[in-house]
Amino acid sequence: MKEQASEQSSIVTADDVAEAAGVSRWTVARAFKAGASISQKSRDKILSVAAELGYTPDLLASSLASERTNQIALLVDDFHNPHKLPILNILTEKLQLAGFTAILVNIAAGQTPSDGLLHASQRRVDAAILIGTQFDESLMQTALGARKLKKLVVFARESEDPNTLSVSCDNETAVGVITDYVISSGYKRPIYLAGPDTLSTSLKRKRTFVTKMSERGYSPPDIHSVSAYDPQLARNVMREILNNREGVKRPDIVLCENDVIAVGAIDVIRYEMGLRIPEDIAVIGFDDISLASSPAYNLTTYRQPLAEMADCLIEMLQSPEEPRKKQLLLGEFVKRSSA
Amino acid sequence: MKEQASEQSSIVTADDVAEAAGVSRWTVARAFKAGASISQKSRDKILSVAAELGYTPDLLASSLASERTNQIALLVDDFHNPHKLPILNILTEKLQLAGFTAILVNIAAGQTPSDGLLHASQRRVDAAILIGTQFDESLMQTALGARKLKKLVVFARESEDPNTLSVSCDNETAVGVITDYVISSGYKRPIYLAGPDTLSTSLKRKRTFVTKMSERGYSPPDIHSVSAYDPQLARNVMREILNNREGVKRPDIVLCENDVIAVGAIDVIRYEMGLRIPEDIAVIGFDDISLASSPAYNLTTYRQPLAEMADCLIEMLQSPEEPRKKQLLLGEFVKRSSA
DNA sequence: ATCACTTTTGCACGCGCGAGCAAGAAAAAA
DNA sequence: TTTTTTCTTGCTCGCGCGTGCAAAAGTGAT
Repeated sequence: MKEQASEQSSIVTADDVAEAAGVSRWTVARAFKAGASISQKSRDKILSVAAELGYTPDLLASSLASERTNQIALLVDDFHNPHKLPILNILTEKLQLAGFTAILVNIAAGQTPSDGLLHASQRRVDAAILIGTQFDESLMQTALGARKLKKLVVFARESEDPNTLSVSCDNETAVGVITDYVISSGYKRPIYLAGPDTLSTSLKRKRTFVTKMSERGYSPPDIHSVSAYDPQLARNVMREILNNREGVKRPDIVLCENDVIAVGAIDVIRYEMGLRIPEDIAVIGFDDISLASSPAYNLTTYRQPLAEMADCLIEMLQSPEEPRKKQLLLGEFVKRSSA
Repeated sequence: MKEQASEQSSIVTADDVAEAAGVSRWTVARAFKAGASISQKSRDKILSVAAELGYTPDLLASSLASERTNQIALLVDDFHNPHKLPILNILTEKLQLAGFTAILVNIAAGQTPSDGLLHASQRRVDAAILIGTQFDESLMQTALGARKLKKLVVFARESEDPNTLSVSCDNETAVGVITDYVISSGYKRPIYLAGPDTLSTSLKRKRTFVTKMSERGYSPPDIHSVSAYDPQLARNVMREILNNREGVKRPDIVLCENDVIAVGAIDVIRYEMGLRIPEDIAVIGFDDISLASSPAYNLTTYRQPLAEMADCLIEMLQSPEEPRKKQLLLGEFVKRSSA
């Protein structure tokens, strides 16, 4: 009378299945591994026995035993920008479909990015994805220096560092399209509302805009910085700008580094100043957050190709060796009524 | 001449540190474990050697060897509601501070919640947190039935299941406060815009509202359902409502199950119909998403005590045994100009 | 039935660390 | 100094599975 381990939900291991199916543990493993060398008969048998016993491969043990963990860390430092949500959505979805587990690491105030990277490496992630805004280049240097991380990818932001992988929207082309639109629509007094200027993406867009404008013979537009991607702060800056200039000295269009800033700008222009958009002042954003399509804002903006960017990222993760360092994908100009 | 393993960034294990420090591997482990039985001298020595070698405990191996993994799965099924972002922010922050790793599992269309639970259990998470909207009770039943999960907690939603842990806002009290406000402000023709009615939270708020109204001698208010928490869908429903009733038959206040729906309602009332808020129709939401405080909406709403809820959750996770099944925390009515 | 080859299966070893106990060292008491 | 008591340290097993190779079984032709 053998002890049947009763029905207590003790953990079912591959050994249990092996014994029940009359094969070895390794054959059980093969049954669960696509493309493994195993006969159809054994596989069917094993899978049915496994189902009966409620066996499921233990990913933790598997990770320890093998070189890959199939875990990817997503490092996020700004949970205020609503655009992070669709990014997290698409990334987790695609990662899961590709067989990865996403670890979400909060590296906002209180926890430094290095803490996050450390945390990730302690979990032996296959890669860390920086979905961020406030990282500076030096961080990535140290991250790569003390690298326990096999891969580090910057997502939705261009990296200047030649040793860093990145997937982002082609900001140069994007800003080019926007600039063309501004000029061809006859706007004469554009200003640019930038984000924190430690950021490469910020610099990139800003610089590109200035360059493109002067290439077309315009004088360099005024640039104002908002110290964080926060509508409240954007409002303060916008208010300041409008209070200091009246009538024809007022800008006729405000280019914003992203939609969050644009929303703040609109709030001031329309709701505080009572000006009309786009007749008095037009506004253009970047990202196409869901709010941009709401009738309250109707924001003209530029949409990043998130799905394609995610696909591209997955490919980078799966390719065995170092792929192209920097991937740029084309987005889409979204014309609404704010400009 | 011993092979020094060179400087190649090979993995540094506790054994390496042990050898370098002249102690055993287990003493090294103790040096990293708070409250372990180890002399101060050894600990100092070991920590300094470890720092020198760049040793860090491997959480993966640790998880395998011990009963706990310190990993928590966050199951999210709706990445459209912006309210998810502050929730993820506070949860990841507090989890990390408590020594947990957060795994983000996307269980939106394409992947069922069961897939997510399976995935989580294969990673041996200590607990799974449902941060969701669309779960039905049967899911939790099966989840707990085939439980490989030690704990399952529903966050920001009340569970009717007596076997399920939950942490949420006290909806009954909240709706009571809102109802009091509606009545004392003299509104006479309220309607209720509900979310998908498979949801217990939805049912709870709706039912409470109806009950409270009739307790105070009002006839039961009309109830309309939006099939998802999507401003677009909310707009359709709201438009329908207003098109069918004019003048005094029009509601004078719209209670919305959450801010996302409220925003859709406002879009129609103000921007499509050109009515004034709150003079013609008032609106009240729930959640206090960041958009609610923007001048474009200025939404009167009810804020859930997210920080307290997160603290409560952490406590549940850390307490060794089954704590109180259902934790309800009081939120705060936020009066703005929409009602 | 035998040989040559292909497919399928089994196995030794290790991944890095933890629980719990027993041996050793140090401190306190006799 | 000897005996207790307390503090530190070391160690045996095992967590559940992967890698790479060797043994076994199956196939087809001679």
